[in-house]
Amino acid sequence: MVRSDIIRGHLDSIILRLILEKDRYGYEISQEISLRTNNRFQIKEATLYAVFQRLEKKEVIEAYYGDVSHGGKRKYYRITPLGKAYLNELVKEWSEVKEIIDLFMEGLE
Amino acid sequence: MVRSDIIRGHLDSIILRLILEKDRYGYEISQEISLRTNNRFQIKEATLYAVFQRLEKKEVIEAYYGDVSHGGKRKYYRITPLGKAYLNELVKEWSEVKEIIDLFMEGLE
DNA sequence: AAAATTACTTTGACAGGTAGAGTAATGTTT
DNA sequence: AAACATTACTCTACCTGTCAAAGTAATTTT
Repeated sequence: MVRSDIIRGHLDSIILRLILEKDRYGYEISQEISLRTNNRFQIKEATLYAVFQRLEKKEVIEAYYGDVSHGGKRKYYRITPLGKAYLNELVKEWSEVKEIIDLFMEGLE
Repeated sequence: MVRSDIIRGHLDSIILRLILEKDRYGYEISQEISLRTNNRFQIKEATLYAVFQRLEKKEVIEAYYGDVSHGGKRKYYRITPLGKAYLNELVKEWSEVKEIIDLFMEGLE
């Protein structure tokens, strides 16, 4: 299980990417992250909803209410055009971060 | 210039790696990071000394005073055996973090 | 002698992440 | 039908890592 303070700062990317694929709601995203990472990483509930707030404020995602078929009411999120551009930036940034950190990890693996 | 909150959590690794190569003092490390990354990343002074404090408390580095030949007194740091083991863990962790984040960035580059 | 550079320290603030507790609807078990 | 589990979201108080800003002090350059 990976410490979350090492993933810190990359949650925006992860969540935006999942919402880019299709509109999703919080609980679903949380499940999807656990699934895709084989439980090597799990996002905490409180964190997830904090990220939503941040991203909505930045206008990179938008919310709308969905059905209530399996428990509480679902709040769906869609990515905005601004969000797509933002995600693009984050992807570029990630590849630069990898390069930089790898610079220092070289020869130690 | 890479945002530092995206490097966050990896400073321990970067600094430990530089001290592993040879004993170093703060100012030197700061210069070395700028140099090696071609100024794509610069560690802030306050941050650097905060990292030293954290690492010393964890007993992964030790300090001793050096000469005073070029300005202020230099405080050198050496890595402890515990520090080498710790760095080893961090390197493994980094490769897992890369895998996980790449999982979500796939197909977007 | 003044200014620039080298070198370290401390304080207070901020932002992202989190535990924990709470609310509510639906589905399952007994 | 009552009890329990699951789905789903929200809020508050707190912790930690990073950093701006200001300070101290010695040496080198102008």
